[in-house]
Amino acid sequence: MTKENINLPKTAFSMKANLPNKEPGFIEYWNKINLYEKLRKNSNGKEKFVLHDGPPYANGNIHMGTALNKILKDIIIKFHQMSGKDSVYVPGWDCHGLPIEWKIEEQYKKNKKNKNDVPIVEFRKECRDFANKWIKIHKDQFKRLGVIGDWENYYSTMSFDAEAQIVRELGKFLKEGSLYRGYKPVLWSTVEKTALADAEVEYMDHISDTIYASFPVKKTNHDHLKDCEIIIWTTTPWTIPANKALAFNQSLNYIIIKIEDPGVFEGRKIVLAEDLLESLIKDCEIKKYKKIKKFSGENFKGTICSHPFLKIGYDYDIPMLEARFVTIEQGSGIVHCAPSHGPDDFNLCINNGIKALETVDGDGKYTSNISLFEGTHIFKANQIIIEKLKEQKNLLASGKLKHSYPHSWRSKAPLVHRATPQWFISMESHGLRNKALKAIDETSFYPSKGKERLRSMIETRPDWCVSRQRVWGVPLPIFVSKKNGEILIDQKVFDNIAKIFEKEGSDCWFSDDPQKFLGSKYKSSEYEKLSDIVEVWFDSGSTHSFVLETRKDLKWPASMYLEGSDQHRGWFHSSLLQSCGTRGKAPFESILSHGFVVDGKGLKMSKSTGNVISPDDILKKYGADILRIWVASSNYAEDLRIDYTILEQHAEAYRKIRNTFRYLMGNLNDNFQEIDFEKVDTKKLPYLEQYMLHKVFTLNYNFLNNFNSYNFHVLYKELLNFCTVDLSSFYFDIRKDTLYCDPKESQKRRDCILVLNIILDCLLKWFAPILSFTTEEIFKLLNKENDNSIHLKQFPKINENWGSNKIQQDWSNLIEIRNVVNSSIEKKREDKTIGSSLEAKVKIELGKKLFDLAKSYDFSEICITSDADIVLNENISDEIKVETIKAEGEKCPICWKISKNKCVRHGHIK
RNA sequence: GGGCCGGUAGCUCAGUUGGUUAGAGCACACCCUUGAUAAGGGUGGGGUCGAAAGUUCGAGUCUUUCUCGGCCCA
Repeated sequence: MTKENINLPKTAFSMKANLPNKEPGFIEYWNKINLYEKLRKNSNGKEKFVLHDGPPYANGNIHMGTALNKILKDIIIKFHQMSGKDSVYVPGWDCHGLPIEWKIEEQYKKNKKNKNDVPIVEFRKECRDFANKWIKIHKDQFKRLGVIGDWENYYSTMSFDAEAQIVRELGKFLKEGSLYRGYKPVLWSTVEKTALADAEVEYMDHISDTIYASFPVKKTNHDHLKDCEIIIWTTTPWTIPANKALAFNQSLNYIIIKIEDPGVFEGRKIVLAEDLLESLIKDCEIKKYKKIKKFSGENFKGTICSHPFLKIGYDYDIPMLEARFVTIEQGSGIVHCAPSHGPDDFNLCINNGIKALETVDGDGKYTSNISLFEGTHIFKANQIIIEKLKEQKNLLASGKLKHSYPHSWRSKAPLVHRATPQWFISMESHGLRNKALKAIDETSFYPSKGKERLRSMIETRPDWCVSRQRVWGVPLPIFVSKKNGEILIDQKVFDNIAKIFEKEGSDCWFSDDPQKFLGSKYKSSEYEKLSDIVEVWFDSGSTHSFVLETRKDLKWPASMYLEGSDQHRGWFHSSLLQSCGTRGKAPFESILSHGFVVDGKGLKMSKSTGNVISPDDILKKYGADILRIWVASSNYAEDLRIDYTILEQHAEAYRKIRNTFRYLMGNLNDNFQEIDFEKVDTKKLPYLEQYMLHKVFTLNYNFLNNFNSYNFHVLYKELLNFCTVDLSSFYFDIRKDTLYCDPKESQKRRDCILVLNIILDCLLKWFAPILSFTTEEIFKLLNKENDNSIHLKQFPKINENWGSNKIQQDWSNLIEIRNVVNSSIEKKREDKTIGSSLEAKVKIELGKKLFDLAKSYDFSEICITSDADIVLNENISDEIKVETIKAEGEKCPICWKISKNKCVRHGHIK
């Protein structure tokens, strides 16, 4: 008889999610209803929130880091949208640069094609096609994650308008005078024949030749140094011919020793740092020696040495210079300086009036500035130099050293420092560093530690080298006068170049007559056109100018830039400098940075370790909503761990959330009614319902706080706990009786239904930014109208008067009593006296205070027992005493409550 | 090698300015339920707070060293 007489939950919302199969259908739906356009139309005129997309490089499938980044962006965008803003998202791609060039070159190698035979324009076209191909792939991969954005009108750094604007931006630096030609050692790859960006350098172990060489003292103010030889140690013997100076540290102590071992150094006096004596005599196998004199480094001042190759033409003075970078970590405490081959060396020399020369060409061969060795490749020079030093009797020792050394990320070839003409943006000439530091102060950082990280980088960074000797990029729009070497600075020329690029792209720079760019005012025969391109960080650092400033749907500065923490040195950094240089302000109001995705043990993912999980794996096995839960529940301020046990846990939590929705929908029989929160008279509701609305109130309060501080993992946890603790095991469990067994039209049941409607409404909206697919599935089940979406809704506005300290305090006490009752019931269950809690009758003894509170509530309802007596016990205070006995009588076939008399509600039913 | 950040139950995370036996959810174990049922409920076990030393009446919280991991730099 029974089941027809009770109101059991019924819903079309399936328990099984089947996300991998269902989710693509919602993407189609969003596409069909033009969700993005609708969002824009609906929020027209509202305050804008612009999260400016940091462009991923258009190359290769997305990985977990990219997925994390895009999902986090999407979550934040949806939060702002639902909190009443016009939250705009325009995705973009970074397209120029070496990695794509390399891909094309690799293809050439495969097809036995020679890059030099291919016209630059054709090569660049292949690069462009390659980037376009990956943009398409990325776009689908990002959409699959549930990311809503203006996918049709994305931006790219290789679009004609972008290339044109990048030229205009460079023109601003040129005109200001902060973009200058310098001559500095840069990390150079002799294989790729180019300078490398910091990001293109990999440090790997490398075995270097080491030498201890001697530089005879030629002139000195310190008598003891006469007839001595200064010992230097280096891991790059090939730089010896480029030596111009020696560096010492005046705060170190040095020592002169006389070697007494037989051999070429017998009887010679050498100078080294005292602290390095032991390691040096060991390295150089010096067995017998005599200490002659100790002295402070200051005594080196004014000392001039000769080159070890003095007798074979290297007849010039080598001054000893004071430098703090000299340490006693390794070597001899005196450093050999080749200004063309090291930044420290370069700076020290330039400050002492010693210029760097071009000593090595782009291929890695000595130039004519290096006598004896011209044409020799530096990587083959070490042995030759060592032999020559031996010949000249100035080699004290040689050996090998394994150490961390810079390599090209592409060719894996070791790099060298090489002085070349490069183009720089000065950090100081026009106050760029200070402008940037000020802009950092005016920016909000999430987490806050990002501020210091960016600041310390800006404080110490050298001038920005923006030139690259490559072809796939925006040309540096520079003409240099053949007559006097001056840079042509004319706004009209910059405008003209930009105009041409805007119309036909920048390829023509490499193919067309230079006169086209110069216009009629200048003669192309009198100017040299630069063939360098701009480094890609300048491209992406300029996105704010050709995206934020030019698009009407966006705003400048952006509300937020959001990227991985590595971008403190990347995009955050270059965007800040670019914008401060051209506009004096940061292009962002806030920066959110997230950690890196690591495996379950906290180790970085790598192919060789075999711990890589791809977003695609997760999408196939679990679906995007599980991945989105992983993002929302992780603390992005640190590194984010992921493996299958972690995902399994989140999938489990998802099921809990899904079932919470299912229970709500089932009891509403899918007839969701939108409640006007303003009109709810909470005072007329049962105290339990008042408590639940109070819970909704506090949850909403915390929700907004956590959202405003972008604390999603705390926010998500509170939502999940609400589902499990407050709803499933408490409110739902208690109200099952009312929902199932009370008449449909009874006031109590209707009050409960009202609250279920409110909770469903709130939960759906709160979860929408995270569970974008599942909430849409539910929304569509509940709202039959076409073309609508949960993502078009706003967060609920909760009445202030739903919150109450008294309700909180009362229920905290009532629940405490409930917990003690549960423990008591459990004991009887263990000894098999009872099974279900409805088989129990409880007697609750309370002190005066708790008794006064509890006496007016039906504890058989709160504790889901058949009977409950509340008894006053004057002898106890806060203690709660509970006795459980087996309930006696008949079990009502409707509500299953046991009583000796007829069931008070269903007594008439037999 | 240097700088910065981090290490709290199996997992994801809380732990205010140092102050009682360090918390939550999930997972796990056992039990109940079979009217949310490839669901639901109850109870319970589990942490020398990365390690060591120090400051303090008192340290997960402060200091130092070490260790492991991550990012950046060289």
